[in-house]
Order: sequence, then structure tokens, then C-alpha cells
Amino acid sequence: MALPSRDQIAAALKAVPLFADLDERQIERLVQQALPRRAEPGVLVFAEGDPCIGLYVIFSGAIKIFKQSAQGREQVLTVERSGGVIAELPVFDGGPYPASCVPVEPSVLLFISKQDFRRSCREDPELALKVLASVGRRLRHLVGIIEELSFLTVRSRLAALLLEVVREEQARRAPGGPRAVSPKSGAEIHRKTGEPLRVALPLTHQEIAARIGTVRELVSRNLSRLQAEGIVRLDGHTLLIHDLDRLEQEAESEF
Amino acid sequence: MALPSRDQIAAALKAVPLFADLDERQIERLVQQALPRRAEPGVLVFAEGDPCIGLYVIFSGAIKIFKQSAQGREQVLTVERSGGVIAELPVFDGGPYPASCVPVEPSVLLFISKQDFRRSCREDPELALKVLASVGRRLRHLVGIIEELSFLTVRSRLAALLLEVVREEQARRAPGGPRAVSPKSGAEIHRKTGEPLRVALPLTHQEIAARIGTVRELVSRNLSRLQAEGIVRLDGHTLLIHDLDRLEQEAESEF
DNA sequence: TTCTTCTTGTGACCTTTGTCATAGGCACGG
DNA sequence: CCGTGCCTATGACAAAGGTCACAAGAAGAA
Repeated sequence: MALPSRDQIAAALKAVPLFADLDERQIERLVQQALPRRAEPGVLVFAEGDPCIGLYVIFSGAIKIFKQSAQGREQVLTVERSGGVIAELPVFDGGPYPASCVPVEPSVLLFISKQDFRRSCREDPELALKVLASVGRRLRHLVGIIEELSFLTVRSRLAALLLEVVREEQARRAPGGPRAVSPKSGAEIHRKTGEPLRVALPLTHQEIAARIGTVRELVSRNLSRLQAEGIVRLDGHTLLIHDLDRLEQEAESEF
Repeated sequence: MALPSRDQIAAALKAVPLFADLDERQIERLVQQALPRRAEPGVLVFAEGDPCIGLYVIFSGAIKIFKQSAQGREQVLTVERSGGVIAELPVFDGGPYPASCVPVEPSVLLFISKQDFRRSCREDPELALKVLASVGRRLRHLVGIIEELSFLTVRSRLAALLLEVVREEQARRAPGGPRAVSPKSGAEIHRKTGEPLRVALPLTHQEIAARIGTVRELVSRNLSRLQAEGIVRLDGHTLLIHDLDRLEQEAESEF
């Protein structure tokens, strides 16, 4: 895939929630500052501890932010997709990147240097407030991970992850965001009809393990157990949810 | 203790890192916005899920931010002291407070409403950037907790906590921050002389457990073990560190 | 002091998590 | 078609984490 043109970059930036209601002139400046680059799965964009030189907007693809332990265990902090922004925080506190970053699909990123972005925020307080709001969401997410690690078993973290995958998939199917009309979400339909919910689960056990903070084998065993109990069924990389209520219940069950 | 006077509030705000180099006029405005209030240990300042109405600057005392599980287990996210700021983030993303907040000592807080603070940030981009920097530190801290929960054993998290207590205590003893001159930290002295390092450990096992994400009994057992191994010694609420190197080593040991 | 409450130490026991090893399945390139 | 490499499943085991119960200590309040 070729790198995006200026027009494509401008369109992409306008679609980024963080830059949602900037005016034309401001977008234009961001476009001039943005440096497009390709990034391939397996090749680090940056590593934990690297000095922070700027942030990245995801033009296309998907990017994983993670920590790695000395023993090689991995903990995923978040996976961001098109329109997402990476590392907008370390840009401001002067420290190095707090985690590593690698694509999970072939991706195109727009790099904006620390200096440029700081200047933009200084000149446009609204942008700074937007960044703060975005960072707020990020912080909530991290607190959620802490809560899960500290209160929930591997089994319920797995159940929670499956539910999250379902929700994302459904959000993707119903573009334009949640509407007031059309009240039946996939989950509602499911509950009514008793038909199994069907979503893609494009993750290996290893990747699931890294997301929920455990090891491959436990994911395998717990998935088997959930299947044996008739809560879900796994057919290749398709996940069938037979009992959403039970799954939701499992996702809560604490230590 | 009486509530602070305007002058005292002004002085306190100037000493807050977040407001470090605001000019007189800006400080004056913050003073007018700040509403002092007392807060007592055991009485929630706000609870997780409450709508966010503003932020708090700690005038005096110490404040704990924590999550609580349905089973009553507690996970401390941070403990802030005089000069610290609480909940500066949820002010910006429109969501409710993500965790609960309670003093661990009798404290005096300065409340600043969401509207006021947002206006101040809009009018002074430098302040917004300061907030971003401060939030950056917060995020690093949360990522650190995730790392510990996901990679380290209870034993090493305990060792890490003890080391943190030592570092804080030493920072308090050497006011004015770390200096380039006077290179001998307490730790250095300790290593040279072989004398046990001695710091106060003003925490119950229950409180330690809530900080490192486990239960009372495991704290008790692991402390005993560290003592049996001659690494530390506990005399009432005084902690003696006999082998700092070993303790640092333990703080790293992964699963 | 004395009583009550909070805190700590510990044994017994169970559950969960993690490790190691092994074997079969699937997918892709030659 | 057949390797080669990755992914999955599972048994056997070890170790860590957690629960329950109970006995002492320590610390405050009366």
C-alpha cells in the first residue's frame, strides 16, 4: 500500500476524535506536521524506555501497546485502531515512553513531533482540553485493568475479554455509533431468539493470555472449561456464545 | 485545626507543583475559586461512580485513592500528601470519578469546581500543559501497578513496597529534593557501614495488603519470611533493613 | 487498670495459577 | 506431497495465593 496523500491525511485527521472540531487552518497545520510512515507487525515502533520524540495517529491498521517482563511475559495495555492516537501522554511529561508499541497488522502511522504538538496545544487550549479528555479515557481503561488483575480470576478475565470482543464486533457491525432508534443490539436479539451469537475471535491463545495477564495454557484450559459447560463454543476462530447471561456472570466472579 | 486563611491558601497553592509558575493574578483567581474543607479518615470524600464535580488540592494530611471489589477487597491506586492534587483528570473527560477517595489522616482539602478549573485551563494553556504533565506521571504510576500485578509475586511486591517506603522516608529527611552535591543517600551510607537502615512503617498489614493487591495473611507470612531470612527486621512499626541488596533483588524476582 | 477493639501470627486446608513435557493439528512454502 | 513451524490440548506436577479459624498481643477508651 502506498503512503497516503496530503488529502488523505487531512481527511484522516479530521476523522480522529481527538481533532474532531478543529477548524480548517488548524487541521492544515497538523497535516503539514504529520509525517506518514509504514509500520509492520513484529517491528517495534518504539520500545519502553526510549526517549519520547512524538506521538502517532493511526491512519490504518492496528497497534498494540504492551509491557514485557524480564522472563518474556507480556501484558497488553491497549490495542488501538484507525483514528486512535498513541503516546499522546509521554509527550507532555518529559519522560520516556512507558511501554512498547508494535503493530498487530500492517499499519500506516502519522507521526507528529513532540515540539510541534506541544506548540499546537499551547496555541489552542481547546486542543489541550481534548487531549486531557482523551487521556482521561485512557486512565479509566488502565484502572480497569488494575481492577481486573487484582480482583478477578483468570477465568473471569477471560470471560470479560470474550464479552469485550463481542461488544467491539457489534459496534463495528452497527456503524455510526449507538443510535436511539433501532434498540435491538445483537445481544438483545440473541437473548430473545436463543440463537448462539457468532463473532470472529482473531486472536491466538498466546495473544489472549497477554491481554488478560496470564499464560497460554491457562487460556486453553479455561476456554475448554467454558465450552464443556456449554457457555461458549469455539469453531476455529469463530466464537459462538450460547449463554450470554452465564458468560456475563462469569465475568464478574471474583476470587 | 481551623480552616486555612486566604493567605495560607495562596501560599499553599503556590507550593503545589501543578501551579508552580503561575503569576500572581492567576494564583489570586485560584484562591478565589478554592473552597477549603476538612476531611476525616474513614469518611469518603467521594466514591467511585459519583459524578465528578471538581478536583481537590491537598492542603494538609494524606489522601488514599482506591478501588473496592464486591467481596470487599481493596486495591489502593495512590496515596497523595500535601501539595498533591486529586481527580484532576475526571474533570476533563466528563465521566464519573473512577475510584473512591478517603483521607488516611485528618486532612484539609481545597476544592475547585470542574467549571472553574476548565475555564482556567482554557484561558491559560500553560496550566493545561502542566495538568497534562502531571497526568502523565499519574499514568506512569498506574502502568507500574499493572506491571507489578501481572509480573511479580506477592513476595516481591511486598519487597518493592518496603523499598518505596524507604525512598519516601529518605526524601522526606533530605528536604529540598535530590541535590547534585552530597552524594551519599541513606542507602549509600547503609551499604558502606553495614548498619541496618531504620525507617518508620506506619502501615498495618491490612493496609499493606490493599496496596500490593493481596490479603492480610500473605503480608504477615511474607514479612515473617523476610525476617527469618535476615533481610529485614520488624520492631513494632519500625522497619530495619539489614540487607538492602537482597531486598532490591527480591523486589525484582518474577513469577 | 481493665475492658474492648484492632492487629498480628500461624496452622490446616483448598483452589488457582504456573511449569514442563508431550502429542496432535493446521497452514504455508518449497 | 512433505517438511517445518506455529498453534492447541492435556496430563502431571509444583508452587503460590487465598480462606478459615483461632490464639495472642498491642493500643485505646472508660
